[in-house]
Amino acid sequence: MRWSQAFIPTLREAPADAESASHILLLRAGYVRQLSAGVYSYLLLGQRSLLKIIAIVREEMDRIGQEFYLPALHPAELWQASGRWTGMGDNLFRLKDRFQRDLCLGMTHEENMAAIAAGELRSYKQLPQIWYQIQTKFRDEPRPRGGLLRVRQFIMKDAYSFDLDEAGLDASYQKHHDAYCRIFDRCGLRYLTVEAHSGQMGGSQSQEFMAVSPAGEDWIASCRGCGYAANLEKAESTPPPPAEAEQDAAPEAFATPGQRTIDEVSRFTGLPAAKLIKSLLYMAPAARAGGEAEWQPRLLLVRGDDEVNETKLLTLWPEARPAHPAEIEQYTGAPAGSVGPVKLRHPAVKLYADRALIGRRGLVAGANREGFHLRGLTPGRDFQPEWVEVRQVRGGDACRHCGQPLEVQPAIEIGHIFKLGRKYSQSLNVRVLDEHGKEAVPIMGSYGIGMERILTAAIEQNHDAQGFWLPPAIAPFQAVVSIVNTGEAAMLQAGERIYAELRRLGIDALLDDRNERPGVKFKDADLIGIPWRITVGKKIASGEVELGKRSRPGAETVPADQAAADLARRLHADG
RNA sequence: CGGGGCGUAGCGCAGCCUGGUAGCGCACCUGCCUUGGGCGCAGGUGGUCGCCGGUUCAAAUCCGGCCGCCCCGACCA
Repeated sequence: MRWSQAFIPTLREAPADAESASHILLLRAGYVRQLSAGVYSYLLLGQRSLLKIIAIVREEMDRIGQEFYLPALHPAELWQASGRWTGMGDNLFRLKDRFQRDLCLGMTHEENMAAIAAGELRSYKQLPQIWYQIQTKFRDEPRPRGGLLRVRQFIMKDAYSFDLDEAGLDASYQKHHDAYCRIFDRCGLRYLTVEAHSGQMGGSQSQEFMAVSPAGEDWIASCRGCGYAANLEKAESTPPPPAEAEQDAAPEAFATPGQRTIDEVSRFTGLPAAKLIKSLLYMAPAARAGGEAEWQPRLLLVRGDDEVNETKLLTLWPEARPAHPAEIEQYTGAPAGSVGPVKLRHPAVKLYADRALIGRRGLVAGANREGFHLRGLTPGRDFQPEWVEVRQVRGGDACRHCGQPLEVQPAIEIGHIFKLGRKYSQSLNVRVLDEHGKEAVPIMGSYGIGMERILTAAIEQNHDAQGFWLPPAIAPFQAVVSIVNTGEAAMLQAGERIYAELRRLGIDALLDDRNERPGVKFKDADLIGIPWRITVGKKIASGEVELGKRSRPGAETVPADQAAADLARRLHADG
């Protein structure tokens, strides 16, 4: 394509409302324009890049499954069948048709796919099935952000597997895992596969594909020693032991007037936060014989310098909430800040403690009396908690599997694979006859990749002050041919020749034939994400041009008539 | 939804406190000039000052309401 004919609206300055590198650069490079919060138009470059990403995803998915195309517009009944019409809450875009019938825009397609399966699958002989689509998804995000990172409309590859039994599901899951690795490898991303929290989707196993980036919204813990990696929502570790040996001592109350937070008590007592116990009262629903839920007070103890991970907590105690101030007084006898595990006012309070407190001695906690704390506390001797795992893993914690220190870093979720179970096949009535002629409910898996997130992550991982460079496989053009001065016949002709040769070799090239000053062309070329550049300048007098890789400074001089073939070889060799 | 910020030309911003002529840089158009890192000179085009209402002789500016966008948090397969 000729730049003089192309619509590539580059911006010299960053738009005021863009913050992250990818957001700024997508706008500056003319890839996208924003229509409203979390809704973007993809222009020439953005669309070309996404089409290349989609092509890779399609190729790899076709190796393991079959492509469908399902509606984005769904009747409410479909979502009511699975319970997600109400369960999904405000994240689901809802609308009404002219007859006031309820509809929604699909955010995923488990129901839709299961409905097709329910209507058509009859026999175990038809299994396994892997069905996928590449479709626009809609989510009414409470806060869209970061350019294309979290949006309300985006393109997703979503796949669904149907198997007769767990072993079949394991195989389908593994196929997706392998396909995803091939996809992200081909897209040139630096990523990790991590154990993930299954969330409301339920299911037995799930993994996320995470592109490491400071712009990421998720945090992952990973171990260089053994390869263990997990989302912080699920990660486990062994915290470093306390610095000094701890002594047994008898519990003893002491006054701590006005000292409420861990920080305050730590400063007041001169003890490190690790010697304190943080005591948090939660209310959690416990099933009762009558079916009615009973709200139970539960005191959760964690190390003073630890944080509770909300996701872990809610996995342990679904629907639990922090107790209100009145409840805290009622059950413990003290306001928040003086609460502890010993001498609780109300016998109904159940005690739980994070495993990081196992084996600790001589600790300090609230005395359940306003303005007083207890020292000399030893878990297991002075109180008997049930041990749980709720603390947030921190960088430097020891790996559970090999003891090496864990690294904690932010990452962008680019893919997620799930063993779903039978929730959707059950509720949408998917039934097949097994080999014994008995009715069986197939077991499902669900697997997603966010197309825009691949582009976003690639930019976040490959940029500098001047712009960015995409891996050639997903760049809108693999190379740009910059003609320094189109007014010079020799340069113009050489540029045209190289451009034609590149096209003949099957290389997507952009010919910068604009009547602009060299500085403008170079700045633009550096900005817009094209990985290779051939510069046709004054060296053409001796039959030479320059070949430069955007990710590296500098360029080398090559014979003009070799330049295209040279580039083709390099693209083939190392991208 | 809570906290913070912003809304003035296509983009980036000043002007608002202290009411009275809407301004700067870039971009864009014309001409000349220039061609290895966003040239130079000259002349131009372009703005319902987010919207509605109020105060006032007079509102970008003061007051009230609303809308939109961004950031932090909450939320989030």
